[in-house]
Amino acid sequence: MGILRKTKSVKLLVDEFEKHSTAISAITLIERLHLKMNKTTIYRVLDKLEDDGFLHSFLGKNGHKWYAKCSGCSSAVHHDVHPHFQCSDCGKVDCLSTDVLIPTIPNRTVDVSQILLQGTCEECL
Amino acid sequence: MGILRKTKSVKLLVDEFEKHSTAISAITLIERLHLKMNKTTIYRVLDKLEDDGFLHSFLGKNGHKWYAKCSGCSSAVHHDVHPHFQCSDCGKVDCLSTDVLIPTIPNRTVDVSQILLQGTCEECL
DNA sequence: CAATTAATGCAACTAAGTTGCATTAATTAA
DNA sequence: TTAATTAATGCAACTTAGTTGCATTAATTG
Repeated sequence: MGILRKTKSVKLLVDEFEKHSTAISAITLIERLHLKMNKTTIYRVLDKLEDDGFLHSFLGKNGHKWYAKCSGCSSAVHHDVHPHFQCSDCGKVDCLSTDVLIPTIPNRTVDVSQILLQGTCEECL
Repeated sequence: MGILRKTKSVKLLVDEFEKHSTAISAITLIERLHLKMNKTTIYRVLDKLEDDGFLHSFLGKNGHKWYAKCSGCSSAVHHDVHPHFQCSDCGKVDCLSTDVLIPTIPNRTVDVSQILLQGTCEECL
């Protein structure tokens, strides 16, 4: 079940993703918004925004949760099978539109792929 | 700094990786060996075995740490840029020898790539 | 505007992984 | 073989991302 009511918390979180184009970690959102809303609420709203297809989530280099705006996703289908790039220097994460070809693996079906590339971003080079 | 002394703990952990060919999570190793050694020791020995190039580590679907035997790695160079496959059904993880071509990303350098494919393994199909 | 119930805040919890420190045991040199 | 050295271990306490239960608040609906 996704979001049913347009609350202050929902608006605050949606705003964060509207004004930044990069991905944002749950931890960063807690740092930014902890005076305005509880961390439990942050986790719960993020979860619902993902259900709604507004955000997609993935794990960064430490296994921590990151979220980014979806483009072309719905609650039915998540087209979030794109790689993410995390800068080892500044920690920033971007969604990459570049396609990575997943080879077919013998005797196995592949449903999801998590691809995290790490290196140095444009600004840190 | 890697391993200097061949202790009972080192032998127990090396044995686990010698007798299984799949990857093993730190959590699983703690479950299996907690009567024989402390979890702190398990984490520390795994860390050293990785330094030595005997194991490589990566994150599974929940962001938990997994380890697998390296083939052709040394403490100097880790040739562990291969994808891993985790079965969504039984949770088992395998190293894939299949190469995944990482495209060059404009204005960025890529040093490391974490690729985790999820689906159903041969036995669970 | 009142009733309904989704959403929130709070405190307490869970669990993976880490740290500090006293103790133990593998190694080395005598 | 033994004593000295110090790497490795065990233990307890800690850190921190994320979760849960429950009482309270506030968005929506009629």
